Amino acid sequence: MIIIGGDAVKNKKMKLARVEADVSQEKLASLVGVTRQTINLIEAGNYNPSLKLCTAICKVLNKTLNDLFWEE
Amino acid sequence: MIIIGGDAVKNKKMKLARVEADVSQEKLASLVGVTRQTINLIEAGNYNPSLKLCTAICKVLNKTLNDLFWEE
DNA sequence: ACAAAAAGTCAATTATATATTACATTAAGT
DNA sequence: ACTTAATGTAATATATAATTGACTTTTTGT
Repeated sequence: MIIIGGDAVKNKKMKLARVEADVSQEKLASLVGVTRQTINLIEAGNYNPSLKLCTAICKVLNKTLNDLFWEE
Repeated sequence: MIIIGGDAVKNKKMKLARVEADVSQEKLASLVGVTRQTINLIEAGNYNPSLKLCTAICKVLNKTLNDLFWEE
């Protein structure tokens, strides 16, 4: 069974893209130059990352801002 | 003569969208709940706004994140 | 069942986005 | 030329994003 975004996960798009790219939170973190906790917090929601960080994450995961961070 | 983005302006897309929407920096600022200076700094570049603020600006100007904040 | 890796989370600190106040400059209207 | 609105900046203060370190829980593989 695979469940993504059961309860606490709020940025499902980003988590999905990361899992699809087969990269761990820790690896993504090091690739974009932040801490694992920061990635974790972004995926868990309750967070307001900077544009620079959002952009870096998008580029690593081959997505755009709209793909991962635009709602509606 | 009309010039947008002569030298200091780095986020030309955002400034253009704002001018096209015929809204001043001050009005945009109040609409998204920040200070005029913050809007000014974002347009001038050298700035790393939060995702929340970027999103708010986009919605006020009827644009998406990619429209205003995505490069290439 | 066990071990290892990945993920979730907390408290305390540091870095930085944003606010505040204030002043100078440029554009627009009369 | 004058007046006013809009814009460009700067210094200091405050709120919060992000770090650090540590610990617990969940997944994954053997």
